[in-house]
Amino acid sequence: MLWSKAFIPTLKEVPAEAEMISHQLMLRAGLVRQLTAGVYEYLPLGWKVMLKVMKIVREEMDKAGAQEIYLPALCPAEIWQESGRWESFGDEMFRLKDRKKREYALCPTHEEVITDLARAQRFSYRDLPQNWYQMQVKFRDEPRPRAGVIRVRHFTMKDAYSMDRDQNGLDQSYLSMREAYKKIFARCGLKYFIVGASSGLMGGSGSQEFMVPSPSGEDTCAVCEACGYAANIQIASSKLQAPKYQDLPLLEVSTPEKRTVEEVSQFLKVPASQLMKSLLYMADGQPVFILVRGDDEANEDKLQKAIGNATFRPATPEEVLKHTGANVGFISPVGVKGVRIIADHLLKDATGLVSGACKDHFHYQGISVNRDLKIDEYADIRTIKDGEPCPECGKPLGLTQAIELGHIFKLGLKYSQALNANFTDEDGTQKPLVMGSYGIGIDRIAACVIEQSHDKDGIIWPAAVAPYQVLITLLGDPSSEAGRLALKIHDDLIQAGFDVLLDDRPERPGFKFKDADLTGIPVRINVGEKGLREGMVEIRQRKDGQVSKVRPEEIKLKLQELTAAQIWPGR
RNA sequence: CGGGGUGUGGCGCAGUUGGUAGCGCGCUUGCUUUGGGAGCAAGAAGCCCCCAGUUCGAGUCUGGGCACCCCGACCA
Repeated sequence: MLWSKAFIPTLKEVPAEAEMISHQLMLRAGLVRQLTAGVYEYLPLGWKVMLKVMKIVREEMDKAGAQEIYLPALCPAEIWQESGRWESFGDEMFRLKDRKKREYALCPTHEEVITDLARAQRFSYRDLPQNWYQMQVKFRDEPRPRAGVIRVRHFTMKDAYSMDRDQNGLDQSYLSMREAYKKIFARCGLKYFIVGASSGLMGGSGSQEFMVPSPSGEDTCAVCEACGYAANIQIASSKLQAPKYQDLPLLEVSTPEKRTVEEVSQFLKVPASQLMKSLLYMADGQPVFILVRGDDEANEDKLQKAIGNATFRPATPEEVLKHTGANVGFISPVGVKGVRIIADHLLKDATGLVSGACKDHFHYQGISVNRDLKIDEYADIRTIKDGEPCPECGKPLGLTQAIELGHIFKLGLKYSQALNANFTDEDGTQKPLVMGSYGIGIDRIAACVIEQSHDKDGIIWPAAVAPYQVLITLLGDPSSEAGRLALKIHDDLIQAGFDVLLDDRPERPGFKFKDADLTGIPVRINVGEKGLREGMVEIRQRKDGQVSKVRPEEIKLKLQELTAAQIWPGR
């Protein structure tokens, strides 16, 4: 490819809207352009990177025995209604009507479509397992797109779905996907880690996420350096012990205008951990008290699990008043009848606590959980904090921000039961397929590679996902001796199977060098009069600036030498 | 959805007490230059986000909308 003919709109200045480095560099290097909030156009260089990533994903998925398919993005509402996600996906899902007023979704994921496809097939156990994948656009109406290509409303995902005969089969399918994912991320040159995760809207029995550490990551993960425990904060637990307080008789005290934990603990001169935070939630229309220690935060992902399948939300101030007789800031389950109570494990057997008196401007002191309350169940519903003891080994946990690149789920029977996707087992009975679902954000891989591999001058592509492997920078006129040589090298290298870009633009050397560094192509060959006087060209590596001078006929050899040290796209 | 910010040539920005728009980069042409974003000269390019209002006159003031960005809420 000749740069003079290419559409690579590099930018000298940083566009105002870009905050994250990967976002800035993707714009400046001419990889992408934004069309509207959360919707990006991939320009030639950016799309080449996407194709490289997809090639790696495809190779590893195929090696793992998965089969590539291609499903529609447009999908009738009915199958989403069957699974129940027409409701539960909520505003996150783009919806539209056709001319006959029939309802459709633009798919945010494809479990329903896959399950529908699988049920029509009426599999025998002999056909299982199956694993189908696709790389395709997904739509999500994100409330707030951000961070360039990281959180968007229109993105490319690799999603795979396994169908097995039983749990054991699912475990194996899941493991093989996990291994494939490790290879994919390693080949992309990414440093990543795996955490236990919440299944959220997807449902199912277990899931893990592939994470890339980044200060701008949207997920928080707890990681134990000592034993390797790693979990998304959504599910992370710890061995933290609650402090004990003296058991005292129940006492109502006046706490005028003291509503928050901070206000009450200061006013009564007790530590926040001695308070009991009483939160009222509504689960399927019924009130539920959620109790955690005053210095803890309730964790909604854990709450969802504790509450069960119900849809739940914090109660409104009006509902709080209705069910407790007091306003927010002065409530607790003490003395309230007929409301389900879920308490955090750390409150078990606790005594001497402070919480609301269900009377405005009053709190109780000396609450004893066993004496004054009837707790319906104890569960882990608190969010852990940095430095708490690891649940496995007791060493301190560290919290890290991270970007989610991949998520693998054991779905189990959720979709096959809902949509009646059965197979005939050996004994002739109909059984639901045991399913798994496995996603990778392709756009995010590209962004995360840049996030992890750049310097002040621009991107430093790992060879495996670089848009071009070699950039020839011509210093001089195309009609000069150097120009003819540069073109010959370009043609020869393409012949030899390299992906080559020749910068033949009539620009000054400095200008071209800056663009070369910005776009981050791993190897640059400088061809100019200066070198040619000694009969040499320069080969320079983007990652460390290392330069070697070689004769033109030695270029291929030198590139192969560099090749051996890196992973080049296979051919 | 709450809070904050910004909308002015392709990009980054300035625009005073209201008087009809400017700078840098980029782009075009010419000359000179040519190993880390060159110099000079001449050009082209703007419904000043939209709609109403105030005013003799609005990029600027008032009201209402919209878009985009950031923080939070939310989020396979």
